[in-house]
Amino acid sequence: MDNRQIAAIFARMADILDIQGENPHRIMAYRRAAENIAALSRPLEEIWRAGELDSIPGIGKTLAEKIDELMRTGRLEAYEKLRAQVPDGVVEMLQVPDVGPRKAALFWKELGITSIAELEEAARAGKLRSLPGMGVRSEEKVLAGIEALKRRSGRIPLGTAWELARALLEPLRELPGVVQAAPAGSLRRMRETVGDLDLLVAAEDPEPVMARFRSLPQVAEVLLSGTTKTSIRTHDGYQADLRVLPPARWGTALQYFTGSQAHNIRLRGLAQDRGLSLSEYAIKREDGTEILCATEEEVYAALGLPLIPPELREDRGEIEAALAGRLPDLLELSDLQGDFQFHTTLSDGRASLWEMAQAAHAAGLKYAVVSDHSRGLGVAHGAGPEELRRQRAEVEEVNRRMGGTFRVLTGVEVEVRADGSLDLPDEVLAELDIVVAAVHSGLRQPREQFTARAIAALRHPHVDILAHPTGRLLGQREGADVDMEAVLRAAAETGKAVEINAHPWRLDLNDVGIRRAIELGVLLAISSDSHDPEDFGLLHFGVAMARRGWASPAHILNTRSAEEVLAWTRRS
DNA sequence: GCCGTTTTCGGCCCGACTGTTTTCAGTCG
Repeated sequence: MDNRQIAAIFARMADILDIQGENPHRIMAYRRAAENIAALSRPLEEIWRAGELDSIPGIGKTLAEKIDELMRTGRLEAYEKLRAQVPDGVVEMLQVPDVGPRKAALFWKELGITSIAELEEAARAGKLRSLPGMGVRSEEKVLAGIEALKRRSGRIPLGTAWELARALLEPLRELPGVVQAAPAGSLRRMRETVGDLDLLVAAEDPEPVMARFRSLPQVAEVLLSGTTKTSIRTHDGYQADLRVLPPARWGTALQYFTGSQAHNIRLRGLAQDRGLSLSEYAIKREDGTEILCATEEEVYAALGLPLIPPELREDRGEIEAALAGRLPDLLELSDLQGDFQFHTTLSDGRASLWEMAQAAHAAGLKYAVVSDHSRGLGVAHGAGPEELRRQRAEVEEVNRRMGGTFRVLTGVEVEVRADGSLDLPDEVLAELDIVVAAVHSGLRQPREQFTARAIAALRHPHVDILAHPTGRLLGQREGADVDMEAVLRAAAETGKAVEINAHPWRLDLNDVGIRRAIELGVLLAISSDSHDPEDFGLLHFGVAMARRGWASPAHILNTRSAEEVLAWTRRS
């Protein structure tokens, strides 16, 4: 049983208990446990074997016993009992927007509805409106929610959300009276996917801002609109929430709406300990007087904390670290001196080596590794030994023309075959500065086989970096089923680096993997994987993932100079 | 169900918006 499965069981138990109207704090305890387990960087099974379950926040005696039962037997009696009491379809109704535990229970108990399909049928037949607390409007909202659920393609990949937020905020920023405008929520925390957009504007008069927001061309539907909050759905089916607050309250507002919810709950607890109450509007003293915070620094300072960077705000130990004065010295984009992957027209890139080198230099880098695909990746017109030799000559020429201001390092993104071997001869690989090994095919191989392939690549003497270790494409393709713990241990043992692919469709290794890699002493290499001169601008997404994984400059290969990197490749 | 030098019991974050209500429950974040 892996962490995700066990987290899913506890989350499901919370949903069932919620529908049953259980004690909300007991429900919260299950939810919190599920979230903390999902966020663990170590396998839960390892923690269980070591008898250290009580070290996980939110896991007490009872839940530890339940984990023990799951690990030993693969089953959980309490879970099976709960599932027998509430049909799965009733729990699934919670996915419908505006249907919560109370209404799901109402529909089930009063009308015997046990699936979303039955719910839709009942709503169309006008059977919901006569239920207590319901009406025609509520019935319409249920139908609209079901429609939205059908359209919903899941969470928004970070890169898409980033661009959409920029497009929605730009026109608001230009309005008179708007002092600040910024994304908040999981987008500001740079989670790999974003549920919906949280946008924040500081202005004394909210109404003109709300009006402009409602009239933006991207808006398909206004879901709700009040004096402080407006929610819309875009034509692409994404939801965006805009909040407008006075500039003097910007700090509390930005802090609050950045979240995460778990982080904020902890912060409110700290406020209570100090006799304070924290909300998006202000910090309130017990006598009712307000402390206004125009910056987030002031909010954290009032609670006796240094500013915690948004990427860390997940209640994954950052509050304890902040209290102890041990927040990590997080990596910054400006720490990067180089990039470990870009492509040219030799394979599937869209620009020449010269154009790419200039773009990388313009992006502030001092060096970059040209890493065209090897021949094995047919779709990308991969390069063979002869093409790579010719490219080496071209690299020398480009480096000469750059006049010492920038250096291209020779390299390749060599294909790892299904059996774990590489599709270029050793003598070709030996001539290159950097060898990046990548798996692009056979992602559906069984876990053991895929893991063995990745480890074989890491053990190859000429390989320096393992690229995008799961091969996932966010929102399009699941990554391979891989024993990441084993792969990271192999990287640690061989002294090889693992890639953080910065492309917003990949973000692979992800934040949890990065944090574990750092714990195991694995070096990480951030790659833009640029196929176009503009793509070097994507590196900040990779930096964001590294920050979410608590990375400092020392953990990241890119912070070293080209000479230091070359010295590292000559490691024994 | 978790958690704790102010507690091993009694707390557990806070507010907006909507719809069905006449003072509030439900949902969401």
